[in-house]
Amino acid sequence: MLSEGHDSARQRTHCVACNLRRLCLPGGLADQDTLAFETLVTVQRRIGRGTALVSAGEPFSSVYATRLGSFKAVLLSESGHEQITGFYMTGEMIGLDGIDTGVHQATIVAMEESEVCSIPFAALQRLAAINPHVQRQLHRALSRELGLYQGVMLLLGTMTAEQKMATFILSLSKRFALRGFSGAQFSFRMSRAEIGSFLGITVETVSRTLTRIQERGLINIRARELTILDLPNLRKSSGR
Amino acid sequence: MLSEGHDSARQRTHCVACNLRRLCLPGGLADQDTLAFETLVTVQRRIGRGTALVSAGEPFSSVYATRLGSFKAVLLSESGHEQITGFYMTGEMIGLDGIDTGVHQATIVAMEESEVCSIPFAALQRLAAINPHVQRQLHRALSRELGLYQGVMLLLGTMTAEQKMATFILSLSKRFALRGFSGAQFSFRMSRAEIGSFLGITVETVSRTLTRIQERGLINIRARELTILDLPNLRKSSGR
DNA sequence: CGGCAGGTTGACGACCCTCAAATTTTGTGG
DNA sequence: CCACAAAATTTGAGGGTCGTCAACCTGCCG
Repeated sequence: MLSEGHDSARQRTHCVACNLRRLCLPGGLADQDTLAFETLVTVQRRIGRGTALVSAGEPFSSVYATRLGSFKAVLLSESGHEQITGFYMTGEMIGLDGIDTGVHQATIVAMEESEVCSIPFAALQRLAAINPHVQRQLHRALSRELGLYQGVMLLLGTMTAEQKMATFILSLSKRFALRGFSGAQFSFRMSRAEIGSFLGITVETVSRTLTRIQERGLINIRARELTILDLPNLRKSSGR
Repeated sequence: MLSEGHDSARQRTHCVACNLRRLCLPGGLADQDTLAFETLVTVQRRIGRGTALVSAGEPFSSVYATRLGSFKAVLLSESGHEQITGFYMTGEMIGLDGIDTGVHQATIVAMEESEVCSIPFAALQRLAAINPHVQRQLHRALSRELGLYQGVMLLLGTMTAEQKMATFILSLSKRFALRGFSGAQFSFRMSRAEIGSFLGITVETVSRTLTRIQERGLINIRARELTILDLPNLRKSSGR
């Protein structure tokens, strides 16, 4: 009996010990509640770069927590134009939009080698019914997504390309910092085209805007490595 | 004992008998569940035209169902620019965005003499915990709002002014039809400026776009009275 | 080393914003 | 019910931002 937990074939989730816990659905829960929650998460899935975790139109049955890597949510308009509605980093919840219709609205694609915890929604609802703290966390997660979307609407509806870009960089910075990485220097995963799709501008405008912000000395960017050089003025550029 | 229910001073809500029921939170619930839900709704508020139902920054305690009239949700960016994130017609739920932070994110203003049913959120959560059908409806309402916002993101991010306008008209049409009004001819409540704010374009562009669509014979519009003349081509103009 | 996706840069034009003024509609008090 | 003021809407002219098209550059991988 020398097992030290290296049994990777049947690796079970242990939310209590997970370093993403405070960012994830069990965030803020007492250990006792977290242990109850943990029983829901029986499946972890690895998703290869460029592979879909869920596809638009698929029946909805689970929500997912990003455990490793990152994802993008893509919406396809009826005219064939596609728009990225969000990027998801570790600890962030995915797939909440399928609850209403029972069908996933967006296609969710891994932007790198990634891993998620599957949380069967029916079971989550049952647990939420008997555990008010879990219920509260679920409602907060849903509401948080609403708040995020509102922010994006503000961005898409009222900002210039440069304000959008600055806002996007600051958002990335904040999220990296929340995860214990540097908020001043990080390497992001999305292509220029993906950034453009998310911000509602073209690739060319993304490129030009980044160049302009760099020439003004606010950032340094090379490929997908970004350093923030002048945070105060970057904030100003974002429109505040 | 001649009472026929005209006791307007203490008019209690009766969701079971409400003609908006199928559009509202208790939509799809059995009579028994609806009666349970009904006990939550003890307060109805009248909101005068231009008056705020809730203001951004206020503590969150209730969600609201539009019983009469219509509302707009306004978000103020840090630069002072404001954007309307949604319009709400009868039966639609308001205020869900405050759950996460406990503070309302948007200011919600009545666009005409309106009335809402207040639903204390803590009580709603308690009922949802013991009644799976109510729980399901709550989750669906939250998720539906997510889906709506995704649609708006698609609109703001990828469409031209004319596509936005056509999409907006079709959305209004559908919602009026759902409420038993004509989808082909209706009078909307929002100003050109409000439409523009929602669609991410200026008042002038709204006006010009409407004129252009009218000149092409797709609609007839006078003040805030709109008639759809050529639905198929209006659909095409919306980008599908 | 060659091919290819991803990224940058340039020229040009369209769409939409800004500013300005005319016109219509709405609201209010007499 | 009318008159007037205020607000909302329309229309016009001009300019700027960003999209389109095209060429070129860079890094990566077989």
